[in-house]
Amino acid sequence: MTKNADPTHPCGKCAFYSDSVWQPAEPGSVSVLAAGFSRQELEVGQDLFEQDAENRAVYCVSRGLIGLRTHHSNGKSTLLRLAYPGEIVGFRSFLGSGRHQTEARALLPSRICTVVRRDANRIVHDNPSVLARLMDRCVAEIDRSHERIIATATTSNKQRLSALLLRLMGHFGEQDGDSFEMRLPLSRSDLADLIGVQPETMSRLVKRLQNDGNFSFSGRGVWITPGRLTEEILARRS
Amino acid sequence: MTKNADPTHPCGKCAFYSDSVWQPAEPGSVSVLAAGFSRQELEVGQDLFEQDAENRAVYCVSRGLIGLRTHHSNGKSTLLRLAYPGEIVGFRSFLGSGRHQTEARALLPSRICTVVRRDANRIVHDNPSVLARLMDRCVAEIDRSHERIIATATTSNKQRLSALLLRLMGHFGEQDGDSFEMRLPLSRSDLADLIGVQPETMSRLVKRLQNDGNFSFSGRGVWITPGRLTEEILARRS
DNA sequence: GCGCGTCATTGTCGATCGTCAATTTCTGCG
DNA sequence: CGCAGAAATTGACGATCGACAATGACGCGC
Repeated sequence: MTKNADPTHPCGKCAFYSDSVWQPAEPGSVSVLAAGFSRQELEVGQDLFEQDAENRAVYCVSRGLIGLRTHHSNGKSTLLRLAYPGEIVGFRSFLGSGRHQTEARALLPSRICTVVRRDANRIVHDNPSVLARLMDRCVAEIDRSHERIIATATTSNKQRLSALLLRLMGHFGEQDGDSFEMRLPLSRSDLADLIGVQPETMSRLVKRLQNDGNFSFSGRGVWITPGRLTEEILARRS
Repeated sequence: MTKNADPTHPCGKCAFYSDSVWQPAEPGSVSVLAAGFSRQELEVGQDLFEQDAENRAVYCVSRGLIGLRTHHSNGKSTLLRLAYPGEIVGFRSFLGSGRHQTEARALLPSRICTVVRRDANRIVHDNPSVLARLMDRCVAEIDRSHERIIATATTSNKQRLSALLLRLMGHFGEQDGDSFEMRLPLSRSDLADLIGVQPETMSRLVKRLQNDGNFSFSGRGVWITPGRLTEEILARRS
């Protein structure tokens, strides 16, 4: 086991985790946590996999934040999804036969629990419950996309940005007395992608949100909230 | 076998179909097409299942058009997805454990191939390839949602409406000399839902599209295209 | 410390959208 | 045939957005 690792759990919150799958490896083994599981640490900006690459494994975000981005043929790109701790990445191309349709890159220092494709196939074969969990995740992704489609059509950009910031704050914000603060791991363009607007519009949205008084942004990437929305954030902490 | 049914195929284009699954039933049996398969016909407006109902089966659209609609708590509703012939409906709540999150209603007279839940479980258990196909479908739904999210953010409403109409025309349009025509099975509100705008905006979009000369709408629900986009439509015919 | 490139902001403009409301058209039914 | 209700259209308005361009701030390497 790796030093300081939780002996009862290979990679923190992990949708792949199953009692029947995971047994503690013998002491001394470092990267292989259990049969089929390995762990890796990613620096900010490091790729987990590239777009169009063949699927080699299924990944679970143990710590940090992974951004899924698709590059279009015209040279532009869109940040499609954020994978928070506990979420699975790469299941789309694992379940469907194929290549990654997105690039996965660490937006924060991240710990990833990896199950290479062959092991994943074996695990899934031996443990139907793991497959069920994978499919649940797949279904959840559909639900999430549908919610996003509905939200795009029915709520204002300001509301959607507000919701996104609160979600991020729930995961990565640090409480400081009555308020929260965090380093925003996303550029303005990234934020713009996630709610479906142009970067310039995002700048203006940020300003308007700040004028409303619920958020305050200082410099690039760093921002603070006065206590108004504290309860909202705490409610998002699980 | 049912009279006039294609003996080589239980329900026309059907993603559930598999050589190893389907054997012709004995002559005389009407609704049961093969082990686990049955068929039903839906009139326009008839429900395949209701929102919040428990999943009882997986369905495949053999003919016609099914609309998936979610009702929100505020009394409004949104048409989320159109299921064209060959597509599977109900897989979300079948794979995930749960209830339907949408209502499924026939928008055209439709033929549905039904596999009740227990049979579907057995079929999936005996035929991993069928499960694989189901998961493929699930993954495809994710892809489609992602495309829609990207399209909403990057293309104009006019473009998206145009694309939607061409898709419908490819499925249901009837060629008339150099042009196509069809009875539009969707109300203006439905169209508005599908591209994420308000009904009033849809009215204006329709008018603008008509002024551009590629489409012409007559009365409610009926519309015709002059030959300009004929090739586009033919390309969509598979 | 300087320069360069990227990112962010700001300004301006026209186009489009959402909303409210009024009007017209359509459809089903008696 | 006429009526009533729903759907569709149209008008008007303010708010917002996307596009383009210019400016400003920041980070990074030399």
